[in-house]
Amino acid sequence: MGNKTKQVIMDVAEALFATHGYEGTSLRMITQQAGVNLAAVNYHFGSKAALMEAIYERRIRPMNEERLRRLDALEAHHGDGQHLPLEALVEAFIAPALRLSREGRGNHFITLLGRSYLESSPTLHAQVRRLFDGVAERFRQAFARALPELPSGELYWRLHFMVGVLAYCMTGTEMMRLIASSRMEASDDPDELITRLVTFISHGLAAPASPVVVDAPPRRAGEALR
Amino acid sequence: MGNKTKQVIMDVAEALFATHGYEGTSLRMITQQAGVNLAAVNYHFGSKAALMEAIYERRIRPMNEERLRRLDALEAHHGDGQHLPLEALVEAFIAPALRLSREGRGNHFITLLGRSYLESSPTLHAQVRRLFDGVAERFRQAFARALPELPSGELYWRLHFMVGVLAYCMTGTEMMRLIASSRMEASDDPDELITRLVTFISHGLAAPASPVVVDAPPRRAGEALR
DNA sequence: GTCTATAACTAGATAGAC
DNA sequence: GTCTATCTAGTTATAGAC
Repeated sequence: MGNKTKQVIMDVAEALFATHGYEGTSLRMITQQAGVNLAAVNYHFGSKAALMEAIYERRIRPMNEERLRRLDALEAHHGDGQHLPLEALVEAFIAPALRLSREGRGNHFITLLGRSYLESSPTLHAQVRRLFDGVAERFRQAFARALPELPSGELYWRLHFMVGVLAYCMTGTEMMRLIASSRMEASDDPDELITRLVTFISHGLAAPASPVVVDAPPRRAGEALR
Repeated sequence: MGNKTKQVIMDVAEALFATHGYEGTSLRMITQQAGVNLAAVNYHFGSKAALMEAIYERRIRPMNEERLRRLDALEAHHGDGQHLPLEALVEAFIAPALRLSREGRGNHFITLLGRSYLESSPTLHAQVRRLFDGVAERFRQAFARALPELPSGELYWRLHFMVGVLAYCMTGTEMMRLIASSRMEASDDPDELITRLVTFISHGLAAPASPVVVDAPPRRAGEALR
């Protein structure tokens, strides 16, 4: 029954690490809530740190595999040296991530992932980064093809901005209630969020590269910005 | 010398909390690095938790005061019932935050703030939220005036997206190196980042409200999205 | 206000019976 | 594989001398 014990330990630890942080979660909390013995974590994973690693790998790898599948499909459908449709590209990048964050068990992990960006542990950081490296480069090249007129320095920053909104939306709940407290339309539909996000990000990515005039006249929504 | 001791404790604790997290930072680490006695934290602040509270208040209040000063100036310069220029409004919201994150001592605090969004402590969360409530409502109304054609439900989401990019850019360094590793143009100029961000966010905010066509033909950067 | 000393407790890890 | 018992080392907080 070793495999099942590993499973339940990872499930419980994922939720606890997300809620209380790595340092704030004790092996005693984990093993108690998982209904296993205190020594089980060290037996199955070797240490508390190795348990953390296993948790990251379990979620991130499938997410990035889906991103690459979608990108492959896009590139197969459009010519090889040709432009790619921007909105579809954005969606290929963000949809697997957002769906992970709304999945049954995955929503705890997203908080954990957001937390990991702020941790200083070099070990953890290196491991998380390694899990993203291949996907990042493939998508960077694809976006460069979708926005051929944009200087690469500008594209670089805007892709960061895209990752930023995405990361924020993935962490979800708590953070998103800060700015406009009571106006939330209770919509748990991930597809609706994806549509809104694709619109926002695509228009941000496709903005002209030149600096913006700060004192512009009022404009209507949908009107192109100069 | 009580005031100076409080000061140095807060400075050191801010950096340590940001780097190692609240639970990951011990009073021993703080007092050792601050060159004060172990008992000093409990004497001056009452507890570890109260020290944390004091650290938040010290940074957030001035930042939001500056946001409101800028908004007041904008509203004074433009008519009361009239539209506000979108880019200037975005800048009024993000510039004080980004400048705080690049200030001498402030850059540690930003990581700490980002971390707090992921913490589950209801006490801390309530306190942080209270510090933002007034600013949030004032800006929400201002953005509604700047984008009068945008349905309020759509505006709500896009303001969240804005906060998301901002929060991400404030946490800075670590997170931003994930997607495009070696292409970073080493630019520590906050004004340049602000300009780029204002462009990205303004175009995202001003996008048409209708859903996006996913399979669109390629476009040039700067061309309006349909 | 600042210090030392210590109380009261919890942490991760492991040895060894079953 | 799973258990109990325990080790070592860390934590917050406080009492009381100066």
